[in-house]
Amino acid sequence: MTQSRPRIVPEATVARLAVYLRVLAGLADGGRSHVSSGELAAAAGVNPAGLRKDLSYLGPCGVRGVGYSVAGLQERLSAALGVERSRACVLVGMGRLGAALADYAGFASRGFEFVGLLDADPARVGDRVSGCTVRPVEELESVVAGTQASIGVITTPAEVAQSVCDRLVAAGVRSILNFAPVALSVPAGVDVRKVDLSVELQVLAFLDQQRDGGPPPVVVPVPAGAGGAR
Amino acid sequence: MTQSRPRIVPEATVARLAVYLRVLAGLADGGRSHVSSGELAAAAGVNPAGLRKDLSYLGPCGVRGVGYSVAGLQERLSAALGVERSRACVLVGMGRLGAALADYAGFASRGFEFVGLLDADPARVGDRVSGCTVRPVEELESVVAGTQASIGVITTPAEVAQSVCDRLVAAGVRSILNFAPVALSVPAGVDVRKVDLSVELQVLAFLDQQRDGGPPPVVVPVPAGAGGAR
DNA sequence: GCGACTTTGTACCTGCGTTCACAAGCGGTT
DNA sequence: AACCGCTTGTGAACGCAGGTACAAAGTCGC
Ligand SMILES: NC(=O)c1ccc[n+]([C@@H]2O[C@H](COP(=O)([O-])OP(=O)(O)OC[C@H]3O[C@@H](n4cnc5c(N)ncnc54)[C@H](O)[C@@H]3O)[C@@H](O)[C@H]2O)c1
Ligand SMILES: NC(=O)c1ccc[n+]([C@@H]2O[C@H](COP(=O)([O-])OP(=O)(O)OC[C@H]3O[C@@H](n4cnc5c(N)ncnc54)[C@H](O)[C@@H]3O)[C@@H](O)[C@H]2O)c1
Repeated sequence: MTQSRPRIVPEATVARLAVYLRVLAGLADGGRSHVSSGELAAAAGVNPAGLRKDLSYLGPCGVRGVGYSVAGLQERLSAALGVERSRACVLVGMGRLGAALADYAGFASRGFEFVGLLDADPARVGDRVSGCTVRPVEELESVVAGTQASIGVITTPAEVAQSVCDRLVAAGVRSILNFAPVALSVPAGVDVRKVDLSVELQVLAFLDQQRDGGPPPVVVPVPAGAGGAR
Repeated sequence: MTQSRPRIVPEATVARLAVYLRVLAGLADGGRSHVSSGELAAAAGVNPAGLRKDLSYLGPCGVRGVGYSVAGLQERLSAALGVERSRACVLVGMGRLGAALADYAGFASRGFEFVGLLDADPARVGDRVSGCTVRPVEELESVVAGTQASIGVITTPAEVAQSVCDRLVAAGVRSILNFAPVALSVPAGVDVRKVDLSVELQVLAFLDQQRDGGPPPVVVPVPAGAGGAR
């Protein structure tokens, strides 16, 4: 047995690793060969020490006094995130949001390929989106089986999201990205991530309202450094 | 001095409050007058005790032995989240994603109204999307000023996101929802929330890969209750 | 070849979020 | 009118994530 997985990586760290990987791609395009944690952290909008701690979960991958090798870090992060081999994805619900996602070049360039697009509306079936033909939702099981898709994306109306999810899971999909505003129930061993855009707006509205009512007429309650990014 | 703000609400709680509010809307449509924390928590996909703690930040708003009044909670949550008065939003970058967002009925029904749609592409200018005309990005400042928009949504390519952000902030927008894959720098007092869909997929890919490499040939390492939602 | 500087990697600490568990309060019932 | 069961609200403990500070280590300059 290899000792390759002595440390477990927190999920919050995994999300940031993906951000670092994207920033590294930009640096590589710019011809850079090395980066310091400070520079990388600034570009990613995080604390330098936190970035180093994130990277340390993968074992030592930098050189003290010099920084990190851009190419080396890219390879290390790609391996850790499982982006080495590209992942097959199926998308159910080719509405406005689903069409935007399926047609987005940023996914393919990061190793995510949509191998199945499904919709219940006969008017949508047959459309070609970025090299893939929309197929009737009845073929969900056969498409998943035939493509060995590992990720399912749900962009259907909320009412049918659970049933679509159940069918995806039954067909063998163990990772689901859900855009419908419902909490999906899945058996153990299946991972669901939910993107809820209404919630994002409402959090902003809350912060806005709190900001107006919050700070009394004191000067400015912000001691931290200028121009922070988030 | 009023004692109306003795408690501060954690941001993670605020996000869940928005979910509760949506679930309540569904219950109200179903004619329900009261709910227990257990039922609400199941529908929202969270822990019942956590839900009660979340609600307790707003002060006591339930009746012991009975549960929560659906209508009462809706009102309480709407007030806390600042959804009483509808919020004016401007969206910059009417591409595929921007068009899907601007045309989404779920925002308007929750009090978020797009009062300004902006794009740099002359071919897009003049399009009408859900009752609003796309205008050239040069008019950004006048649109923000004229509509008193409080929330800015950025769906432009990553390269121009920072400059668009700067113009929004300069025009008076203090809440920004960013879909471009870059970390935005903003002055203190401005809130930014970032939605990064590539990261969501990469986290799923990581979990998938970890799942395959993680559990050795033991039976099933999952003792917890069945059918958890997330 | 040696010293000093730079940058990583990590140990410690602080604060937040989540969960468990229990006491307080209200309605319904007899 | 008093009891009983149900549900809320909250106190305390736990675990985790983030930030600070420092020591190890390697390189560059002399
Ligand atoms: N568009 C947005 O900006 C936005 C924002 C937040 C959330 N959402 C959520 O994303 C989901 C999709 O939104 P949208 O705007 O694209 O809606 P949409 O109506 O444009 O698209 C939904 C698509 O799902 C298809 N569909 C319906 N039932 C189906 C089934 N059983 N199997 C397969 N396909 C089915 C429809 O034919 C349609 O093409 C909704 O749940 C919505 O709440 C969308
Ligand atoms: N579509 C997706 O599924 C998806 C997923 C993840 C992230 N994103 C991100 O969202 C953003 C938009 O994605 P998209 O697929 O809609 O791209 P798109 O190219 O379809 O749309 C971009 C729009 O922005 C406009 N634009 C360009 N420069 C502008 C400027 N300076 N001012 C105003 N408008 C300008 C363009 O004219 C175009 O209409 C990108 O940053 C992308 O990385 C999109």
